[in-house]
Amino acid sequence: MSGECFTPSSLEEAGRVLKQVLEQRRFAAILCRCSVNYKGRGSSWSSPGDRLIVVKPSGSIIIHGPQGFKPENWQPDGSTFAVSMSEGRLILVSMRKNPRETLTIEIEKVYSITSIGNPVKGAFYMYMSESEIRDYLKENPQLIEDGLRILEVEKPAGPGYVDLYGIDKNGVNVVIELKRVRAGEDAVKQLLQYLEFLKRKTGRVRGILVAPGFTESAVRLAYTAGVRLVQIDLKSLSDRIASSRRRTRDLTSFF
Amino acid sequence: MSGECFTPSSLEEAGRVLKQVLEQRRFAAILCRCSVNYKGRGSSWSSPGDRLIVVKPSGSIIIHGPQGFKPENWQPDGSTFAVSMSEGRLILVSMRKNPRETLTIEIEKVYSITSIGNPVKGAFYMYMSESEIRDYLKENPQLIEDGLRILEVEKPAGPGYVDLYGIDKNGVNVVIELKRVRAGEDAVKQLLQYLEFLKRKTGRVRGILVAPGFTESAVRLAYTAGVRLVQIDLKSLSDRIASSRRRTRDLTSFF
DNA sequence: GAATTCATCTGGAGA
DNA sequence: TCTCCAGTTGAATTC
Repeated sequence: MSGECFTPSSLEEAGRVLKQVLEQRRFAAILCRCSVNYKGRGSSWSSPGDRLIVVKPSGSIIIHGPQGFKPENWQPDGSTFAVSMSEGRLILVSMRKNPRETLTIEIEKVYSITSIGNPVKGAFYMYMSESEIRDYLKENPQLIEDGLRILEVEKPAGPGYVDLYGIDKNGVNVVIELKRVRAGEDAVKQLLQYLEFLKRKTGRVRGILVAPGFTESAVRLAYTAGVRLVQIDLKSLSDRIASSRRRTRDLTSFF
Repeated sequence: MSGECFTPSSLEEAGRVLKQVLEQRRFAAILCRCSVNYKGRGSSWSSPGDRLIVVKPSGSIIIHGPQGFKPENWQPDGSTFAVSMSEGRLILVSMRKNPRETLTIEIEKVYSITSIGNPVKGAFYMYMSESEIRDYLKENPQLIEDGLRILEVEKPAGPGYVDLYGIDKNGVNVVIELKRVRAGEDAVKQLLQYLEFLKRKTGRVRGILVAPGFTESAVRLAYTAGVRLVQIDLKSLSDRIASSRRRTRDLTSFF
């Protein structure tokens, strides 16, 4: 379906268009002067200003002010809408239960409403997530340490889960904690918790923290606690993963 | 300045308008069919689909697909833009340094471009954050327990910080963990960690978990571990805070 | 600048 | 539903 763009001459007219847009569950953007009131888990209030209201077919609403990456207010997928006029203002209310939250938008002036019906949803892929790195390291443990063998992924360990669990060339159990970003003291503490828990269960265990970088305090704590730090280069790993992905694809297209 | 709404008849025309919008740093929404490529801390790729691109005067860009509250891709305030044509496609590139990240949008078709120049930024206030609740409970400890006195806020305790620290009517030290949302097992575990740490330092310590609700497993763990659970009603607390805020304002306006 | 914690966190996987 | 954890997390506060 094609897109539509509308510049209303009155608030009443804008209200009619807005109602249609919401009923037909169109993907829409409303540029307007409004103030917003939110009450639910928190509460917020904003004074009149120019904002962009995004309404999605899935039932979410997002309100952006002229700056910042984050929206000022929002309501997630599955919210319900109601449009009304009150005291010369166009009122858009969005409600959600569980938790019960209400978003009330008081619109003074609508600059434009643009929308599209039945929007085509494009595919979206994210690469180099922690799980992707983890799965690659599981198949290529020598990148972490020579002679290392991985036995388990996401092994439960008391308070949480161990990213990788294996055994080193000397037969000692190894707990591996993986971070996609520079690791701080907290990552070492987390690893130490797992180690303490597993020590009581399986006896001797070593810890390895794998990350692209480490904070000073992380290095210090790791040293005193006997945790080994292994630095990985994300870029070269990304290249390796990409080429292994290509290889796999070649194989499947071959057979 | 007034808003503008534009339905381009060709990609070239759309490109010219887009360039103007970006140069004039207007607050704009572009409804279009596009695919997006991101490379930086992570990398993502998306196939052609209908998306809404939001551009802000502050230099951020946000790309929304037809569902979900979160944007598919984005770039925060302070990014730079470049518009070009290539192989019959309109290309919008957004760059950011530190970290170096690039967002490339390949536009097939523009449904509409709506924008406003010099948007009015409305004020925004958020109430009832965890810190606001914490500060109110610090001044009104009887809401947690009779005879309780608060001695410290955000007291360091090994792995993290204790929300409130005080002494009960029997002279026993008390650690209070506060959650603004329904508390689960993890909140009790966190409190137990603080308790273990402080027990070694100060001797006898009790724990109180304050939250609007508790999960079944949280209740079970709290019972076996001897942690007291105190339920607070966020709504009544919100009203109390609001009225105390009003009282303070009345005082300042009086003197 | 680095480090730490909160968020109306959201979202997803798993039990 | 609850638990756990990643996130291009962002944003604020503290040091």
